[in-house]
Amino acid sequence: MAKKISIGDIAKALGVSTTSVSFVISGRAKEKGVSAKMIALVENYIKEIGYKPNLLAQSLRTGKTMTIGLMVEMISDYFFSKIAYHIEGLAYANGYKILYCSTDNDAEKTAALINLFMERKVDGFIITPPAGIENEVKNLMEAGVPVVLFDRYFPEIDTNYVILDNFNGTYKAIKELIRDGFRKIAYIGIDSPQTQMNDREGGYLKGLEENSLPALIKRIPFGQDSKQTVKDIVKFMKANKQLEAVVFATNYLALSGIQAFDEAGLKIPDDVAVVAFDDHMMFDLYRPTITAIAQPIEQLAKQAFDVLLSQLNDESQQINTYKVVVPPKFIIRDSTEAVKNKKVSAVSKSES
Amino acid sequence: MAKKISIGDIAKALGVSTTSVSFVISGRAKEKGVSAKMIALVENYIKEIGYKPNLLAQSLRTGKTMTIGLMVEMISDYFFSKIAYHIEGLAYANGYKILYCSTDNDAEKTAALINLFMERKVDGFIITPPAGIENEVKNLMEAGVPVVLFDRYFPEIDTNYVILDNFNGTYKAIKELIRDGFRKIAYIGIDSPQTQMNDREGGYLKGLEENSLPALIKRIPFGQDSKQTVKDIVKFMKANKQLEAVVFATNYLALSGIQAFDEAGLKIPDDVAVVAFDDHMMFDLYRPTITAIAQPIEQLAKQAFDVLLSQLNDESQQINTYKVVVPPKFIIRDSTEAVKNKKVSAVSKSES
DNA sequence: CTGAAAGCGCTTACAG
DNA sequence: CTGAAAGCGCTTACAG
Repeated sequence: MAKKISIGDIAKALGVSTTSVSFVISGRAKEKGVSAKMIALVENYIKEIGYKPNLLAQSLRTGKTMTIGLMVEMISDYFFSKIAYHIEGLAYANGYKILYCSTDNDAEKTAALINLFMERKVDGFIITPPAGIENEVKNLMEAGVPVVLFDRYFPEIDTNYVILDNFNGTYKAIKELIRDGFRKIAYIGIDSPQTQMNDREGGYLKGLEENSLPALIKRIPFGQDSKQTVKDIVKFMKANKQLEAVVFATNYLALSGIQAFDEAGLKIPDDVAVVAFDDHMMFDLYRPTITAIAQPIEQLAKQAFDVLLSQLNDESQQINTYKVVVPPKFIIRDSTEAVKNKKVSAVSKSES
Repeated sequence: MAKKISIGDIAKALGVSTTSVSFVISGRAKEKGVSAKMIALVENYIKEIGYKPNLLAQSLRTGKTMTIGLMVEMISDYFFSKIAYHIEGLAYANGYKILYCSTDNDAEKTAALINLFMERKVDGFIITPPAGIENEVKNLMEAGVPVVLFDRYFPEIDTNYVILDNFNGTYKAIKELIRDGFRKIAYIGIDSPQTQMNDREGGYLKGLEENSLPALIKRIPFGQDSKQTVKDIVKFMKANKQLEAVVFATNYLALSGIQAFDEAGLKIPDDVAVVAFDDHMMFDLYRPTITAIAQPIEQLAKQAFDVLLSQLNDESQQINTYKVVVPPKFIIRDSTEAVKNKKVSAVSKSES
């Protein structure tokens, strides 16, 4: 294994130049006009001794490392670990390796990691950016490094990004709930300035506004311990007994919500209907099953990678930015079903 | 950002040698006897222009990349994504980056990936090996590349490994079940030759044997679609109505089992008690909550990384292998509680 | 069609 | 205490 044979050794052994050897190794021998004899000679020898080029030396020379930096919010997260799995598959299939890290949604940490990855000379980045790294992203772009933002983006910067249509996700969910007869619909979100959270909240608000229904929003601090979140939600529900449905901004929030409802003695969906943003294996297993606004994970991963790849392969210096907004999938399950009739009648009374 | 300043440029600008510059950059200036004046001179200049060494060139020279190859079975898996998160934290804290990939438990794919990572000159490996890559692991070790096997290992090779004490995990769970009065205990496992599966099955068998109780094992093909697994389990339960408890070899198997029991109209734990190997968020949320033999994830990750690090730092050529077996944590929840008395009486009748 | 040589940016004997 | 120079293993003008 790896006897440290270099191109020079091969050239010497064969009595030819390193140039010729290099050309046949890179596969550009023909176009460079290397004779068929020499190609065969070198190819055979290489196969015989099992020569493997030193990628480090190659990279030092060419400036390309065939590595992409994948920065997710947290690799252990349900959504991001699945995204990572699909991006990994695409990357390897295209000859790229992945250097990964979790940002923990921490701007300072992320900035440091971007530098680290740059020092490693990654060829491009896929980043789920925390708030506060606008400048780093700008710098990357100015330096001509391909970057695609993922899951959320910075509206004020003209970047590539691949995101879910978060706004329409909640908006359509709300419309669906209203059609089903729900009127008192709360939204439990995350206290975060990020686009995906804003958009989800925005869709909720618009859906209610259009129907002249009152909105009620509870925001949970980002990164809060789930036990505390459960407590917060219990309190919130007790203070708002009129609620008929709750839309959660994330799957883990919904998971806490389910626990909270259990503790508060609220039955789903009889006492309160539930919709979660972002699907989760759990939602299919829990009884009742939980309705979700799902992110098409494979599609999102593929789009993100494809955009990055197109930039990686773009020889022209002109930088076109791609903005991809993928539609969500509304998966209706039991947590919003059933008691429609009861709700409708009860509501229409109090509403009229 | 990155104006391509080299050590040579600095040396020229300052009118000193590259040697001196290199020594102060590497922090070994003092021990090399560089004068304090020159150190200050160089350090200030470096800070001023924001020089960053080219890691690629460094690596080419030194042969070290400060990168470790992390090969998990599947990054999207609950257990492995959490392991990856912790290993990532430890790696970055120690100046290492992570190149990762999923093996999909495919020997051929894994062998190819090991080569890829070797070409990338990773400094060491953490691998959850699929069956069939014994030779690749052996080669790595012979080439002096630090490797630690994780989650499972090859008993016939003298390697570093960090695993859970799988045998005692099921063994003690069985003893606990028996103490609680359960007698007819089945095991639903994976049809796999891997050590972790063998050991789990072995612990189950020993636990029953010691108490002269009959064993009943059902093996599910590895990688089988979960819908099919649910079907298989339903069938198995219908064919074995006498069963009082089932131990599942993995968390995803237990998840399928829960669905199967639901479909088969079996109530947990009244009709059948459930123990899952490997904890899952789900087990705390599902009602009833599910008893689990938990892997201390953070501890496992830390052990694996520490063993690798010790090998990475080991200057001496002598290769000592570390074998770490971490004890599991038995988390008793509702799926094995409650009906003890009923069971005990019913059982003792039929048993005697 | 083929080869000698410079250079990517480092590190480190070796000489002074 | 400091510097000139070789070399890690490649790629690629440039000359013949």
